[in-house]
Amino acid sequence: MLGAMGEANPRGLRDEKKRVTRHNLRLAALRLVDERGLEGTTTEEIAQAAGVSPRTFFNYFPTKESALVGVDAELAEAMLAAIRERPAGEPPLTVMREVYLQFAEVTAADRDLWTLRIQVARANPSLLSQVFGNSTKWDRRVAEAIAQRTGRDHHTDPYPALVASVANAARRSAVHRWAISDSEAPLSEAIAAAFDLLAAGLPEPPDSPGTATERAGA
Amino acid sequence: MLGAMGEANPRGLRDEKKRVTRHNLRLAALRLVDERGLEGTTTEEIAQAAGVSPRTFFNYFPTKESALVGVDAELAEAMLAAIRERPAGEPPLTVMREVYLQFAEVTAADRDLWTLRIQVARANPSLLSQVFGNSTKWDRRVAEAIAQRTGRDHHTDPYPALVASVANAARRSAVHRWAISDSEAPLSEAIAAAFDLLAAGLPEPPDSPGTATERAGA
DNA sequence: GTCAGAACGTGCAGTGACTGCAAAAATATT
DNA sequence: AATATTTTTGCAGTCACTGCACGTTCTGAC
Repeated sequence: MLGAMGEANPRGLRDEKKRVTRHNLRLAALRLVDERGLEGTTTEEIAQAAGVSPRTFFNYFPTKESALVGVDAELAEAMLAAIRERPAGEPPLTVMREVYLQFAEVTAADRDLWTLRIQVARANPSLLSQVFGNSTKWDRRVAEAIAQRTGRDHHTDPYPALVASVANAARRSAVHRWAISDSEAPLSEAIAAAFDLLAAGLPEPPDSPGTATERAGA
Repeated sequence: MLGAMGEANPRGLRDEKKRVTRHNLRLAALRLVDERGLEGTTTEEIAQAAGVSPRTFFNYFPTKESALVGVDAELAEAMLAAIRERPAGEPPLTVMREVYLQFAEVTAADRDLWTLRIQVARANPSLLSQVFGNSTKWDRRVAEAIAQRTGRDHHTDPYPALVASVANAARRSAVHRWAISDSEAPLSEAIAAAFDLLAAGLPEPPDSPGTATERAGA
């Protein structure tokens, strides 16, 4: 029944089954919503497609949407650790740039799942809001990490929160662009371009540098 | 019954009543949620506190949350118009800075409402996510306005979306800081400081300039 | 291998957000 | 005043989501 199961078995059969069930629910949710839309899919159908009872769905995900666009807690912690481990004295904006560039490849790794996610998210805009809405907590945690790095007090000093929210906005913008783009340009390129503009004070660039379109003249 | 009604009566009694009802629902929702929390307050209670039927609540707001943190459509349109009406050739970041400064005083006008909103949003983090999620649409509209101004195509050019999301993030950060601050410093000051840093490429400032704390030494 | 204990899955009943529909009430128009 | 239009309201219904109790499945010790 659990045929194509990975060889890794970290903490017994029980955890492995949970992992499989979680994955089945995610996949079933994405596929069904991709076909029938968000409103046209009930949690009951998702549960049935994944081979579990309706009640069990909510043992794995708090909301229907979280099965579709839920974030990976481990990844978030890894990013925060990366922020803290950057060389002392490095400018905060550079820190964010480098960390996001570093993790861009991780994000691009399982592009299949991401592609399906993006596809579903594009068809159901409320999901995109959901994704970005969750970023408030993220902004805050990043602000704390930056404050810690720079020896500032994020309760009284507006700078860490500003850098965090602006850097995250820049990254979101780049990821969004990359996700809806047809071109095969790597995510890291879009992120680098965004942070370059940020560091320069957002001057108006000559032309769209992130797309495949090249200027005919110059 | 409609005692303290403003003197403006743009389109008859009907519209005025709707305005009052909408405001009553907003206020009732904020107060009740402030007391009992988001989960501890039902739409039925909100409707009752505002003096309308439960069904009517949903004639005014699509969700319970939107009554708490929903954006004012008129204000949004006014801001977008202001963006378009800035002098041609003005750098986009400057445009955003000036428009947000211009509207800072409007925002600060009903500080009571905003303070209550922030308070409620802080106590119920899921609302913050909601706010952030809704700002996706706003980011997009600003991006379109900037693209229009600069003669760029916001479908292929990442620049307008970047400026929009980053500028909006900076404003949100400033408003948030201002809202939770005890000091009487004007909102416009916080916004101006944030945009100054943005235009300079987010260099690390000497010390917290937005707070009342002054350095003892230098 | 067996047995206790914990963790997990499942059914049941319930709350509450939200919707469509049609009748009643309020308001605008002539 | 009579009529047309808009708004409010009640009603019935769907569905996301929750607590609880019970059965099932795994784990660890003997």
